[in-house]
Amino acid sequence: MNSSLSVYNSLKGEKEVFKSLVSDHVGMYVCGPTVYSKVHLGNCRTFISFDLIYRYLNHLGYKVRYVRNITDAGHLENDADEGEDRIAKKARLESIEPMEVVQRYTVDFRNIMAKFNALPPSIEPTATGHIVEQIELIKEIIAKGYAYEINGSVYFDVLKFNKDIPYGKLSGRNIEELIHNTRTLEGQSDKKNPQDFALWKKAEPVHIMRWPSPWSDGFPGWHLECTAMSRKYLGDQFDIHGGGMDLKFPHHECEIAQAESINKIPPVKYWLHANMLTLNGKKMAKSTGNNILPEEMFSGSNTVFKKAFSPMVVRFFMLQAHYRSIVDISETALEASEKGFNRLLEALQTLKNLTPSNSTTEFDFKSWVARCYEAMNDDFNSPLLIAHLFDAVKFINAVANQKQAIDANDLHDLKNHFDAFFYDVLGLNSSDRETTKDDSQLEGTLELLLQIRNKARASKDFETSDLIRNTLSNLNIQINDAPEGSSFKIN
RNA sequence: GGCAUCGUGGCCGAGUGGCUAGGCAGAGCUCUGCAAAAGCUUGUACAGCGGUUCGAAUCCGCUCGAUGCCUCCA
Repeated sequence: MNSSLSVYNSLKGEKEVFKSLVSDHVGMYVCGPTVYSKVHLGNCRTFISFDLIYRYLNHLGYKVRYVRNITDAGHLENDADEGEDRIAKKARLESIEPMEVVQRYTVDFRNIMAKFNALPPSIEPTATGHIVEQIELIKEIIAKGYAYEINGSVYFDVLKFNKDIPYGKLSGRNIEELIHNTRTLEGQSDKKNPQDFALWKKAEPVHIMRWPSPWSDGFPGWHLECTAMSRKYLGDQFDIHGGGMDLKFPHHECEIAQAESINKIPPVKYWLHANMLTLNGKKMAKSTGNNILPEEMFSGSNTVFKKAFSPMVVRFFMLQAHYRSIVDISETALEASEKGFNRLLEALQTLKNLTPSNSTTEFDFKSWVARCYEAMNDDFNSPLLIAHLFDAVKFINAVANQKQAIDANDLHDLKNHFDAFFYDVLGLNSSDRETTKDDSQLEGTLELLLQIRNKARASKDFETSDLIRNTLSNLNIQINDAPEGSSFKIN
């Protein structure tokens, strides 16, 4: 593992050399979705970012245990610890079982992530599957004196915890500030302080999602599941914890408090946060209509963009920005990425058919590979890696045009590295194209049209040849006349 | 109001003290019956003001602006 990987640790606010707790192994936990509705594009960006990270760690040779949870209970719709459970609300609105809601949107989530070519995590645990572990965790926290029970609910005592261990390390907040800035809300009278958060909530009679516990029939607090499941599968201390930037506070802060209240040691070595996606310069939100679902992008049936964009183009677009910067999605930006991505795909094809020479000219292959790794080792700088891939594209095209040459060894290496970066690390593929190439009837018909057109061209009947070309062009089938013959491309 | 991140050429987007980012668009060229496609060539930017420095897009301060969080959210 000859890597000098550095990662930006949100906990310290700077890049650090990555060194796993157990050599050659990495434990990584990422907060997954709450499956109460279809996953939106912003969610996807976070998971694509961590897919890149997962893929690169794998590529470096680490044995990675990647845990990403499914939140299927305990996530309330508003206010700190009040309001209806999101899943239960959806179930009520649609008159179905809560677990039907969970099933429906878990399947949707997995389908969409598969379309984005995101690898499934090693373990995908659910909150409802770990009620026992969560109850045990609460007992431990109570035993340590950092939680209290009132009326069947259990709350984490933030002020008491803060006296022993500072609270707010990750988000850069201090407790006084929080006290001043926290609004007093109706219905929070059970808590000693508004900053306290629920570990267990007693279920109201109407609440259908409920489990027995020593305190009441109820349900676990939202922050608890991640601590319970990360501990169970990754241990008291693990390497990487990821999630969206918006989870930094309060969710991740609460996770730290829960874990430290028991162990007194930081549960996570490196906190990584993926930044937000904005749409046409504004935050994505259902309430304002500034929102788009992945499937609407793929099909083109949406009011935001005029055309459809394939999952791979969207993925490529996202990877062209660093995971820690805000990326704004717009039609012009997507179109630019689409063209760039196609150029990469063309070059991949060209590379396959390249013939080696006796020597390599003007391309320092070794330094190119080194630069690619340098980019990824610098906090997963995928945009820079992509820029380097385009450098290679230029060289590949020059070889194809016989302006440069490459020897057999270098060609072999170039192919291997290009493929590794493109397919394995960036997680891209050319599936968009291959799907259109299965229709042999269409292909045969088009071949015939090409033959007729070439005949017309040979006899200088350009009226006929242009008629064929223009008609096909209107059908989004493009004819390319090259010196070695004509061909078509279905767009 | 508080905290955080950021403000790069027509657009997107890397780059943290001196050295080419890259992609898209535009322009020119090659190829072509003409096109398209493809390929090649081409850009000199860093919000504003002040400071540190031999030297700043890069460090510091202020101003303006954006986005996120502070209340559920990836």
